[in-house]
Amino acid sequence: MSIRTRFAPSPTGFLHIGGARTALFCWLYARRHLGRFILRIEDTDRARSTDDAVQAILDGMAWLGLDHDEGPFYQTQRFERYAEVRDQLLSAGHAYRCYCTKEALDAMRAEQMANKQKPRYDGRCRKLTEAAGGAGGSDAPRRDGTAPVVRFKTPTTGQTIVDDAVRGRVVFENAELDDLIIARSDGTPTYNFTVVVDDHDMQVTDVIRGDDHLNNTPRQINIFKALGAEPPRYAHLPMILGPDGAKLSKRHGAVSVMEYRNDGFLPEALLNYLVRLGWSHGDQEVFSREEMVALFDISDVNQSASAINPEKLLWLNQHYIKAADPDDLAAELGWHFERLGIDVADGPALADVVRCQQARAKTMVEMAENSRFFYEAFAGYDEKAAAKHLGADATPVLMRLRDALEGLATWDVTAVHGAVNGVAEALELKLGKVAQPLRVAVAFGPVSPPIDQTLALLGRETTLARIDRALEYRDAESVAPT
RNA sequence: GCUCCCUUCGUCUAGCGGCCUAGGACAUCGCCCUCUCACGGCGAGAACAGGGGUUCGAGUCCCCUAGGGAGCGCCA
Repeated sequence: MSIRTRFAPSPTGFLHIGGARTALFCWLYARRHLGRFILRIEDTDRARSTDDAVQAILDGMAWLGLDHDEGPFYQTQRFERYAEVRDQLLSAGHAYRCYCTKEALDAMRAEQMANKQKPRYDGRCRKLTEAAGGAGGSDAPRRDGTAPVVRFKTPTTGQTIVDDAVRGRVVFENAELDDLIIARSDGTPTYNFTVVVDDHDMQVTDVIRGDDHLNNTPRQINIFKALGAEPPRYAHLPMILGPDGAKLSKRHGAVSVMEYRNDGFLPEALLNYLVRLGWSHGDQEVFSREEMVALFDISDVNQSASAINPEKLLWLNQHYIKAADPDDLAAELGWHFERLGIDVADGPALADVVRCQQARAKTMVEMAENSRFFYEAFAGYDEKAAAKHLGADATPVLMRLRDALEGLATWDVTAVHGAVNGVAEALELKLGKVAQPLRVAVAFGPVSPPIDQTLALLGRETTLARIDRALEYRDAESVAPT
């Protein structure tokens, strides 16, 4: 049978980084084995599920390029099917109705806790129905007037074995498990039940999910068995922690995938970072999408939780920025400029800006911020830079530069380079003494791409205007008493 | 409390009994390159949680301890 995996998020928030990693591994495994990748939305908790969250999950996966072959399937649209299987279990004697009230259950749990026991359902209604002939009880209302819930009859003896693809063999004593609720008193199905029905109906061969589900697995396997079905293979992935080793949360900064785009990350960088969290292929650090697919092996997934390392993500992002096609990056840079409210219509071509900034930005946000001087004049100079480079001795340098640049026959990198170096030689100054004042004059701060490239992109008109402006600033400064 | 899982540099990890004087990457710190900022190049420091076994030999296998995590819902 060909491989079928699924990613089954519940739409209660955004697609967060841990979910994205799970989705990636499921996707990788399916692609690697030429199988199918199914997307299933687990929205049975209607109070907490939202359409916005569904959209956020779809957007996040699309941005990362994790395309699904089937779905999205919505559990809320399958209630009839769950009811059907529930009844099947009921009539086969694998499930029974439970008339215990919430209060009674709470009291039972409290008592068990007080006795230092594991809180679990003691099966009192199971004994009831078994004594009555095992019919599973009727739908008669309970003492509190509500309908009964339906519980699954978990085997009371023996063991359930999970042969996990990453954890190895994990053995659970059935006696440790209790009779879980598969249908609530309002008739809606619960998680452990819907998962089994869906994984079965959708013919999922490999369940790859977070290891917070490892403890649920024996319950699910038992339901599979009661249904007379073969359980899928399981692979439980280690958790992803925040940089400080604590559980990942909002206070760790970006947790939602789309926030990473806003912060200037490239999807290939995030994907590459994520694939190396809990998985490795020898010493290799950089993987293209194709390489990941070709090399991914579930048995290379490791078993311990890993902490997110923002610096390494940044490094990968810079790596992918450096390696990217300038024309592709131009579009992304344009998107970020738009977010910053900067109009790029009158400035240099975005792809040209990308070419000279690629090696000097760790994120696209940083690139946009360091490039805004190409498109808009700032209100003032960087204070420290102006004090250092636009002092009294800058005036003759700037005037000389202005003349040389104005007289240039052509305006390109080579010509500008010659002019600037010519001024430095004529004044017997080191290049830095000439380039820095010029840089502050045109870029308003101490940092820019190489000065010749910067001027070439800026154009003669803007360059000369900004030099004039710096000269005026100098005049004003020299009048003002210090 | 009970059940289950985990434990190699600060972090991500390689290691599947001898190749380990424990390798790589990020970060950090030096040096070089240099018109700024970067890129790049070279180099340095930095780890097998602890204790018992098994074995000629253990980071690698077993047990215990400690520490961390997850689950124990009419949440998923």
